[in-house]
Amino acid sequence: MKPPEKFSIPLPKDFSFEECLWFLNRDYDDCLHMIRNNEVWKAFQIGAEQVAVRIGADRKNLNIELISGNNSSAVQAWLNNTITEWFDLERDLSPFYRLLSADKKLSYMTGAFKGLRLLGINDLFEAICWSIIGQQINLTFAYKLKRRLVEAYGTSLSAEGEKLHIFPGCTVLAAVPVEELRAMQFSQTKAAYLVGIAGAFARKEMSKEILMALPSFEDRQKALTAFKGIGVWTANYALMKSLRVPDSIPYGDVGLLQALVAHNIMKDRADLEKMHRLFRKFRGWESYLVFYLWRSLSAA
DNA sequence: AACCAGGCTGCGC
DNA sequence: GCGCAGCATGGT
Repeated sequence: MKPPEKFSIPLPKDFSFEECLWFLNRDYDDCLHMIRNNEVWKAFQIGAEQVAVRIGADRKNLNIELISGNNSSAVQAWLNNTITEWFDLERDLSPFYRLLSADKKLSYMTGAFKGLRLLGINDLFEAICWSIIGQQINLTFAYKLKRRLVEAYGTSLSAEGEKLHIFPGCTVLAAVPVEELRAMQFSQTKAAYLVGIAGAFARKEMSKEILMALPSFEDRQKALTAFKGIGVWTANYALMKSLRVPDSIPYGDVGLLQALVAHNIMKDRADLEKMHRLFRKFRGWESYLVFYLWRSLSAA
């Protein structure tokens, strides 16, 4: 017997669906989800299956409706876990808000961005690809490149007249000739990085499981930076978005530096000691601090 | 039209 | 280990 097409996930305190939706729908054109009628629409790959959901919220719950794919209790369990992780629902933000409140220049965030969760990229391969795509180019262009990659090599399914894309698998990307990516305006080096790392995932030399089995943050970072194309910024970004490491700082990030200068925390982008001093006050919440600082870069 | 963008590699010291 | 040039390509 099939479970109903809808189910709910109870919300924790300090959660704002509106803030999360704002992030997912900010100024860029992300091809991997869609916002409509105050709901997020997204397709997922579950093993060999594909499903699509519509996620809305009321005061107490996230409400998930399956709009494509076969329903089963296993699929629902998978979706429950995945969406809980995606929205970071199991984290208690109150310690973070206490730290913010204690900081004169940042305390406004506890009100302005209240309930914003660190939206993740659950799939490690996708997170790494995305951070490589985003290296040293503006985000508008980065989202364009991602769209070209996804439309060329990913899959998609239709639900209620909408086409929902799924990021290409590592096996597919591993077989893509670098020249094809060049033609899509990926740089030579970036194209080679992507195909190279896809190969490592396809051969199971790298995976989320492998990374999580490593004992320390440093070990995980090293395992990632061993690949051509993954430096500290990329590794830490992926660890923050995919493994949800709470104290991962994407050092060198221009957005982060911009935000710190804008808040008068650094006098200029070279004033790194001030940055380190700030992060020292946010031990255990560095990733969230970075995410909120990024949030501050965009107007309401 | 110059300067910038959610960096990385390889080299010289 | 640290600093720095060179890179590659569109956006503003």
